[in-house]
Amino acid sequence: METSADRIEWLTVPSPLPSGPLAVGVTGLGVAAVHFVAGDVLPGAPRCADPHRAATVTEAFAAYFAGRSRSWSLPLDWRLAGGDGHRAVLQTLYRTVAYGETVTYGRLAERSGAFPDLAGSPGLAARAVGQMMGNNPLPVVVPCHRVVAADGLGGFGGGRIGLDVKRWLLTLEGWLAPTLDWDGPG
DNA sequence: CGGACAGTCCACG
DNA sequence: CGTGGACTGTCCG
Repeated sequence: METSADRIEWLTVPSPLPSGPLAVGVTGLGVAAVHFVAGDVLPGAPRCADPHRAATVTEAFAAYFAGRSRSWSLPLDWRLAGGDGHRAVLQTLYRTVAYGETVTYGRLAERSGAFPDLAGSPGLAARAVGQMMGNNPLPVVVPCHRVVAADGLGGFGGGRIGLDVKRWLLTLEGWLAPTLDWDGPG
């Protein structure tokens, strides 16, 4: 019996991130959601009962976190990605910003074409892009951590721990130099 | 409907 | 150079 397309089932995925294990939500179409704090998912939420699907997802994340994989082969379910503009920005990010590269909020806004009326003022659309990144239902897979401010790292959801996660991911990908407490792959 | 935001640029000192 | 202000779209109460 296949999982119905609309139903989300959750599994917990081990991660070396400072935030701990991830919760990943899957539907019949693919991966639909990622939560940094596994405990944020409702205790009563349905668990993924398909061992093959769970193993596929778990292995994809394990390979990425170990530095063995630099791209994702998982099918994605974009339906939680808000409206058209929101989805356009996220898909542009997913498609055009490769492992170990970064883009600024303003440049991503421009490249996505989601703000045609603001072509002349890159600073304005950048804030909207930041808002969209904060509402990214698929963090890590859709690499919102590769979006940085024009003059520095920029922010991240989840407060202090969130910024630590962003730094961890950018260190994994070689964009930041490892710090003394770095515990990821060499 | 009102407020809060994961930014950017420009005009000042 | 450091600071301060105006401004976006989107979500949530």
